[in-house]
Amino acid sequence: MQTNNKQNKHLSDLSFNEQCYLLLRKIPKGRVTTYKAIAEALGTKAYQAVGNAMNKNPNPINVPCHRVVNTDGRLGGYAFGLEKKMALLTKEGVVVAEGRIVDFKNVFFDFQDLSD
DNA sequence: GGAATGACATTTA
DNA sequence: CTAAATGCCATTC
Repeated sequence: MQTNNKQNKHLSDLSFNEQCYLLLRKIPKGRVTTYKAIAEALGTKAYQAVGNAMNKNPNPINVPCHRVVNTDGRLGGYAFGLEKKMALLTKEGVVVAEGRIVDFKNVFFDFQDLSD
């Protein structure tokens, strides 16, 4: 690859992390998804890679990265601070207790729901 | 081109 | 149920 070319943005060829952001934007308020769901939605198993993309968090304002949690229903982590993430989710209407989401399945947003 | 990292997931003890 | 170990994939140094 070129030594230094970070600005190489091919609109027709979105990077893995770019696609993750697109999916996050589809997530409605009060709903949460998992890293696994995103990875699977992209046709891969890069669960950790998805979280990695969030950690870079190039645009936390356009992407609700706080709506992404672990499959266990736990918050996982947050670049701005786990406390902030929990606060945001709570404000969105998601109930969080003991560090995990209550009725996780109820607030879980499945991307497959969009295909229909 | 290769090693190291990470906001994960799954299995086994 | 909790803890540890292993696997997996993409990005970054």
